[in-house]
Amino acid sequence: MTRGEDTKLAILETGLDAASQLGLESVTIGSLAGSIGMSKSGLFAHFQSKENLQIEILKFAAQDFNENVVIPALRTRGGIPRIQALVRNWIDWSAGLSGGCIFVSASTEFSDRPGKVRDFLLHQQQQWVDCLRRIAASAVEAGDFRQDIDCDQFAFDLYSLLLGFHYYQKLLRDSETMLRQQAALEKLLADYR
Amino acid sequence: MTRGEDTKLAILETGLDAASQLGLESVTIGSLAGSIGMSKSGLFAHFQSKENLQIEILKFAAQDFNENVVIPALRTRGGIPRIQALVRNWIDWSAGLSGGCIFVSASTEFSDRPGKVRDFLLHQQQQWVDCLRRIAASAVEAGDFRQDIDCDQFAFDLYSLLLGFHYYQKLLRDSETMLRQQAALEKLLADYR
DNA sequence: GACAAATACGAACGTTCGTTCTATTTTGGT
DNA sequence: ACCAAAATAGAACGAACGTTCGTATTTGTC
Repeated sequence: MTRGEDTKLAILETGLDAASQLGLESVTIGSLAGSIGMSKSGLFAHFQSKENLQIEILKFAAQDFNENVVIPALRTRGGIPRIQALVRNWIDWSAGLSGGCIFVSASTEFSDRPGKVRDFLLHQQQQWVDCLRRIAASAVEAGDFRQDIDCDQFAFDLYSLLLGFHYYQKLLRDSETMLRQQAALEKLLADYR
Repeated sequence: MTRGEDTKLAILETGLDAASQLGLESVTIGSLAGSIGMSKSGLFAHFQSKENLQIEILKFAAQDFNENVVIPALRTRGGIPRIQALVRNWIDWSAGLSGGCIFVSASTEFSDRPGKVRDFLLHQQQQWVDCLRRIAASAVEAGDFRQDIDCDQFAFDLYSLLLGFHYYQKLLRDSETMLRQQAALEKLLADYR
């Protein structure tokens, strides 16, 4: 890896964490350069606009998300164990960012701002919901879920639960959030069994 | 009502709707003044800082929320009908804002920014979760829910559902979101019955 | 209708933002 | 060791931000 790629990676890592806390728009090129220890123009040269920086942060996050959340879950046997693995991975991955899952924060921030950032977020989140849908279908195939369930409804139910977890964790900082989520997940799985 | 109070109300109404879409920080004093049809300094004089403007927008929203969501629900008989009224009111109220429920958007934006805005949001959201908890307790009293339920867990479950609705509506703009929410609510109520 | 108070305006301030430009340093291949 | 290329720095820009200030306009009261 060249030196340029090395610094770029450091920028994306630091930028991702900052964006999860304060939002993509609040991650200033100057402040990000400062916390990396380089100049504004030096950082700027790696991207050609702030919009590009935001998109590259999200692409970096999406790749990391797929590698550490989705793919490991798909290696778990289909059915309830895979769902549990996916949820566990999602929570662990979110805990790795100071501000929780970047896609939740960024989507809230950009859903009403037309542009390439929103386009990417929309596409990534549609993929994620589709992932939840397919994971429900695989649970039907595995015999863990009933045959007559609505997989889209399951995706909604499960993502709602994760959003609740994200919200409780981020704003309310409720210490019992993890238990709440576990209890809700077990009820959810029981409903579809 | 004096003329000053009249313009202030118009500012808060317009500002609230804009903030629900773009976030509280992105509602610029200049842009807000422009869409009201007055000068920057004229608008600024009503508040003494941007932080005050943000807080007053949230207080205005909180009052409107209580009047149109919470209080009407409390006038419905305790139990499942009250819960259904609360959910219906919440959705209707959110639909009245271009960007959906301001408290969800603003909380995501400010949960990691210490200051009076976050303090107010935290307090308002704790009250809201408490409202959900008490509404579950009243359902127990009314005999609609089992005696051994965990009211805090119900608050988490129900708010998660609303957050899922908010998210699906805002980013994914899924046309079937309403049906998903209704199905999830019915399952939730059945679980606690 | 006069007059004090409330309300709004316009211009300007200092700061910060993203971005551009030129110069300098550092890197890796020969 | 040399040299083109890659990477970084520093200074500066125009625009937009929140905020201040002095002035003009509008309001309600006597």
